[in-house]
Amino acid sequence: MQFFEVIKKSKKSKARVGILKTPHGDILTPAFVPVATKGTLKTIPPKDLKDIGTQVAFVNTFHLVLHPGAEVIEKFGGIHKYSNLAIPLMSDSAGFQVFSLGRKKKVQTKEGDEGLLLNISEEGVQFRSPRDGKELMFTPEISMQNQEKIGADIIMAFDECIYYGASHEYTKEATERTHEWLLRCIESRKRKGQRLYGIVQGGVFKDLREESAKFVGAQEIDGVAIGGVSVGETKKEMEEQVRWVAPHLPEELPRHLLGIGRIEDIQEFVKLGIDTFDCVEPTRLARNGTVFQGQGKKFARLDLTKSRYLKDKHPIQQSCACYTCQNFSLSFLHHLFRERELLGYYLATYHNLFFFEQMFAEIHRLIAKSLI
RNA sequence: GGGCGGUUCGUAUAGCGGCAAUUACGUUUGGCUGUAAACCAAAUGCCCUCGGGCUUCAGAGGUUCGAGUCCUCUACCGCCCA
Repeated sequence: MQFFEVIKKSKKSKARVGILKTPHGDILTPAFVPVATKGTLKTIPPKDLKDIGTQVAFVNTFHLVLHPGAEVIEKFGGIHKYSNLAIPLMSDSAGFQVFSLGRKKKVQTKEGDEGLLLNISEEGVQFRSPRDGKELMFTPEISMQNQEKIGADIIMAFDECIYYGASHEYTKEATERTHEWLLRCIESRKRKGQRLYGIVQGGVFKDLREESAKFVGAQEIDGVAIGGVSVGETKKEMEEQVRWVAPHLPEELPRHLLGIGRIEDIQEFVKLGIDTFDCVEPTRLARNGTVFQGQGKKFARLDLTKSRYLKDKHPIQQSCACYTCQNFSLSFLHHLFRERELLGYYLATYHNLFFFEQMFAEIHRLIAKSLI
């Protein structure tokens, strides 16, 4: 069975509409991949996903290994059954947590405070559990084993997400390490049926990004993910990085952009031929009280906690067909957030996810008509 | 009538001679891009050239270099004994 098929290409840009075929269903791309780190899309019960239109979600190996453990999930027959998620799933490799937790978080030990990241070597990464301080080891082989036990449809190679500000020298070294790790990921896989994405790094350097794109694209993989973006660089730098990489990726492979994101970013990167995007943006913002409103390039963020909504009888968006907008006023949503009522987090998340799906549906139409 | 205890910045509190004064909540503003995020940060007496200036802890008086803090009286609130 062919994994990815491009069904329409825009004449105006590199944008394309495609289908990703997985054992748990097809994904029409470009697609948004909401983040369900610990096997749950925070606040949203799986039975709602159909109505929202969510096609696929992203789970995290790092968090799931820490709890409940990959073995537990395996015993339950994989993450789909364990979490009762009937949609295609992608799993992250744990590479990002080494970056995001390793650099800023500290843990107390006998020797005093130390970062969670203990060591990165050719072999892999030594890390301290942010849960209990226990020492952990992540290698390409361990990541693959864990991801096979978790059992997502699409898995990510173990990579090193390079911090912003790294020198050319360090970035080169780390990118080459990620390449070596990719080969080991491919080598060590045992399970069939899962699709593996290699990850492009290269930091903020054009030569390294291009080299990485060519290297990763040439391997025996099912898709390519672009990593190491939105790690502190400017918007311009982020865009450049994707621009450098995209032209060097094989046309026939699906392209995932890790960690992006913002509505305006998605609208831009779709034109470079990016097929899938995972990001916490709609779900986290919702839980922090921010909801989206508008259409196309004209959109706004509403902060539901603002007192100006206290007496507002309107829904978030009149034209929105989602459960939240069909049934609840801004005033009530404001009230729920001010009182920290649980329903508020659910309703806001529901709307934001629905909003994103509507936006992607619009993107499909625009690509089909070569309007973007 | 007697005996205690209390009255502090929107609210609830801390404070036991050097204080514009603690903490929590509230309020306001900012932030959130492969989720240790239903979270985090800042501001919250007035003025300000950001160094400082001014006016504050129920009210009035007093002791002291210095009082939210100690003393006296008054007002109000609470509990107990009559």
